[in-house]
Amino acid sequence: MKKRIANILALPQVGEQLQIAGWVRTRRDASGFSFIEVGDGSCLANIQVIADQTLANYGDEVKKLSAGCSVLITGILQESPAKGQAVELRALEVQVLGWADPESYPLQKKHHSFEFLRNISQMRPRTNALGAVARVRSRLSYGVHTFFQERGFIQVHTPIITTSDCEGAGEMFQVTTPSAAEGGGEFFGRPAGLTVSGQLQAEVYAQALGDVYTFGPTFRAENSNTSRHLAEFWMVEPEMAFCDLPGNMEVAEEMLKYLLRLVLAECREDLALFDRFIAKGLLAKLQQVVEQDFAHITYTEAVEQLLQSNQPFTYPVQWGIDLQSEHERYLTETIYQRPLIVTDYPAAIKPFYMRVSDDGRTVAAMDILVPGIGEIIGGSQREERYDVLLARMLEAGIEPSGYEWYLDLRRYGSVPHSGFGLGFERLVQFVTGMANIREVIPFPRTPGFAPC
RNA sequence: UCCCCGGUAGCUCAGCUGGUAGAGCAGGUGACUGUUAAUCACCCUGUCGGCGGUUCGAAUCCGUCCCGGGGAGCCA
Repeated sequence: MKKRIANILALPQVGEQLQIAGWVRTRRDASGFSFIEVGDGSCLANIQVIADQTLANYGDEVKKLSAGCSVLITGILQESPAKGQAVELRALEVQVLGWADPESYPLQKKHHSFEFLRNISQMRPRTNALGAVARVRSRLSYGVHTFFQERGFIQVHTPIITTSDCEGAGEMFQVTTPSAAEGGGEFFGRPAGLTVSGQLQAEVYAQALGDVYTFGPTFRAENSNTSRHLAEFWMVEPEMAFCDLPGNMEVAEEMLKYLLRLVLAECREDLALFDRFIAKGLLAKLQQVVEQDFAHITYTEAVEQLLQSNQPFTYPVQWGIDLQSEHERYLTETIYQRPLIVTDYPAAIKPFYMRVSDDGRTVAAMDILVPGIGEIIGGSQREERYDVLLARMLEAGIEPSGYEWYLDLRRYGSVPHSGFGLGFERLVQFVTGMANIREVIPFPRTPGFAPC
């Protein structure tokens, strides 16, 4: 019976005959037999196969196996007499499915830089670290769905192509066809682009179904070259009707803790790899985040604390400025040393859809900052009052005619509602400790880089 | 996009103030071995990122472009 290595190692049954299919990591020869380490991606660990000279193809094939070859092996699971593994597979048959020329196969049994691996994105998931990232990412993605589904949220597939810009979310990629552009027209009859956020459309469904979420790809045509930005990334955006800012923050904190608890319980082996080689102390840090309450301060308090700190910031602090990276880092990494929720930002620096507070100068916004990453979540209570929303749009120089559909939500049965956006890759970065965001998405797209 | 740093063998890097290149690993061959980043011996490997300039002579100095890294801006 063909089995995944993860399943074999989770519940080893010595004496069982079984079949594995995977890729050779390395081969070591002893007298009369060879050790073949095979991995199949189901887990970090490989299984050690003992292939001896009684195999029909031992001399012709087995002794020529090298890293990257694909094999189908039938054998009997036995206790391993040596240290390093509890069980091993004594091969009865080794079938080579695909060879990998050792002269040109790019992966070696040694450390490779992530920069190098990025240039062979077709091979890099075969490495320990990138394979582990893929498994953790998958588990987190599934966890996002279970978190919301368990709470009765409805998933909404918001459009990838849109004609509405979500203000403050950055530049849009344009979408048209060569023939439409040639004729001076637009395929959709008006300028269209790839979505920068599903929020506005999610609001539509929230005001029909209550609690909804969207989780999909998002695109930003910014010329950003940093370890925290991608031109194509995935975003989790819940939108909740009859929900105010405190309720919004509660869901956000609960969601982050749920997801961390999930991977701490189910991705232990992979996280241990990151803890050991990528970010020392990672497991302790994640555990701490799960156990502590997030710190809460208002923007105004944050400004006061930054002013009192007497730190020589490059950007001087003053009420009304947007908090810079150095400020956010100082708050979450030095003062609080844990996740921090900053609320009630000045209205002037936030988008039109955020709800204006009674003081008239702040909005019901919240950002969650985490050590090492900075902003991981941004959200707000949305402006539900038609007049206020319209005034804010005009103030921001937005032509309301393109947003009649959005204004309709405030004309007909408008309700208080809130939501937030979580940068999924930043979550994966936080959980894995990977320094560069390009390593936590299978095929990163950045300015000048999209090889396949 | 801005600032700083870098680009040398398949990979990771060394190469001082200019004198036309090295190490480890990988790969090949052989030996040895219940091995596990195996060990030992021998062998192979280069448009020194591209273009232009200075110089008798450039991996090394200058200019420029491309690419990467760190930081910043924009944001998630």
